[in-house]
This record gives sequence, structure tokens and C-alpha cells, in this order.
Amino acid sequence: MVLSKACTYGILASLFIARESAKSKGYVSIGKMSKELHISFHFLTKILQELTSAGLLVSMKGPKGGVALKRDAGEITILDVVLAIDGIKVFRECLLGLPGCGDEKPCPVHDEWAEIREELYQTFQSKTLGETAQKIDELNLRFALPELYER
Amino acid sequence: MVLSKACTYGILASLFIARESAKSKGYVSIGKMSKELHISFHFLTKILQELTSAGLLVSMKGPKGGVALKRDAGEITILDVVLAIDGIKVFRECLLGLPGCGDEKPCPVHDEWAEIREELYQTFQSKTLGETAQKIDELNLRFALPELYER
DNA sequence: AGAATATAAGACACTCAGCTCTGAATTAAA
DNA sequence: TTTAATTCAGAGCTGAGTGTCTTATATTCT
Repeated sequence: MVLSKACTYGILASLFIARESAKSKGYVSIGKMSKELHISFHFLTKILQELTSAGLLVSMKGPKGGVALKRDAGEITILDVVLAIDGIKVFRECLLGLPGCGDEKPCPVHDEWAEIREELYQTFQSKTLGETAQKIDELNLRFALPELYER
Repeated sequence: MVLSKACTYGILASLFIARESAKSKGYVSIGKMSKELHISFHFLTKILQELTSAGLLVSMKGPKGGVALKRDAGEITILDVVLAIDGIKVFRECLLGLPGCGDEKPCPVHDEWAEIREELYQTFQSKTLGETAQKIDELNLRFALPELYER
């Protein structure tokens, strides 16, 4: 697993919010989201709290409350979500887990892994929530867990 | 973490054995290896047992015993070690952890991730223990944990 | 308008599972 | 008899997921 479960759920939820906000303004209910994405409500809440405190989302309590994107969906990238939840270490860690591995004292696969990591970074950076959400609708892509995984 | 700890330790130990067997014939003691690589003896033992039962190593009990490569160091790739310990799933899993993700019903980052995974596979496949061990000596590369991490 | 109520986020402590790591007893070879 | 791998049982830790209670706010009712 490159990304933590929390991080993948965070990405899926962000895309969900982006799709909803393209359809109608206002806040998206976490309860509704957890049902549709088949993600545990409390766990999802915790993840969205992190995204809120990272400044990617805004939240509102009470009836008609929920969460919404703070900036325009075209202004937020998947990378932003990954960094908010898993942090930069995903793109820094040595493949062999060697603590001192770096350009000065590389491990045997350092250069190759650095390249691959960089590609991953670019991939995430190049994808905004807006574009990706649109692509999901157009191509009918998978982006929720199957019911099998519901709790 | 792309690879499990056990897997990275397995790679490091395999490279250690390849280096030793380039210098002298015979078995490499697990005890000695665990000291030099700063990996817990019992944990390392378990990992090497997996490599032995996977047919990559042979083991011998008693004095002068230990483990040795079953085939020539140039005939074993890092990929072999990864497959023996973490299995093929490393190179199959969806980046977003979506169970049904595949070419028919891809997730939003499916294609990009498939490419990156493939590169990683090729990288591991192209590196034999022999070459890599030689490179370590020539370039004085890092391949053991620092003492700080000793147990 | 003001109070009551329902809804939903937020905080926190907890369980559970899987991976990591340890210890003690066993077995085989020199 | 010593040395070193093997086996197995289980402890410890971390990340994943759950339950309960608290806090905030929009809506509804008087």
C-alpha cells in the first residue's frame, strides 16, 4: 500500500464533494457521503476533519450542514489531499526503508525509485478534483467501494 | 511503504549473502548477518526461512552452517525476493485500494498507476543480486541499517 | 421574537487486526 | 558436546475502524 486507507478514502470523498458541488451549491452531508461511498461514517468524519483543518474544506454544523470545498474544484489537486493526509514522506521515503538513504549515500535502488516517486508526484499534481470528477462522470469510472465492503 | 519491512530486510540480507559468496564459498551465518545488518536475529531468521522455502536459498544447521544462495547470484533478481516475501499483489493493487479496479472498470488514476507499477516491476526484474552486490562494493552504497536502529 | 428540537460536525477513548519482533525449546551437524 | 538453524507460541505496536458524548446551528413551534 503506497497510500494509507485514510488517504484513499480522503481522495474518494474529495472527488465525491467535487461532483456534488458541480451539480448544486451548498454543503455535502458526511452521512450521505458515507452511505454512498460505503465508508464508515466515523472514520470518514475523522478524515474530513483533517482536510478541513488543512484548509482544503470548510464545514458547517446543523441542518443543511456538511462539508464543501474551500476553493474551486479546479484549484485543488489530488496531491493536495495526499499531502494533507499522508504528508510529504510518501514522496521522500527510501524504497528499502534505509533511514540515511539520500543522494550523497544512496541505496542500490535509490535513483530508480526517485524517478518513479517523482512520476507519481507529477501524476497527483496534474490532476485537479474538478477535471477528475468530470472524467468520472464522462467515462463512468469506478470511484466508490462496492457494497461488499460496507460496514 | 510500498514493500513490507520483512521484504526490505529480505532484500538487504540477500545482497549481503551475494557479497559474502563472491568473497568466499560456504554458508553465511544468520547470527553474523543480523549483527552486521542490525536486524533482529529472530525476525531475520523467519524471513530467510521464507526465502529458503521459496527455493531462493539453501540452509544448513550446525557449526559452519547458515544460508547460501541456491542459484548463482547473477541468476537471482531482486524481483524474485520481492515476490517470495510480499507476493505479486504489490504489482497488482489499485492505488486507491478499490477492489474492482481493472482495465474494464478503472479508477481515476488506474492507467497512470499501472504504468508506474510496471516500471517498478521492470526495475526489480532487471537487477540481479550479483550485479547489485558488485555495485554496492564499487560505489560504497548504503545497504545496512544504521546502529541507531539496532535491537 | 424566543425557545425547543433536530441535525450534523467535533472530540476522545476504545477495540480489533495485522505486521513486527522476541523468547524458549528443539533439532541437526561438526 | 558445542554450535547454529528451526520451530512455535506469543508479546508489542501501529493503523484501521467504532461508539459515545459534546458542541454548534438551522429550522420549527409557540
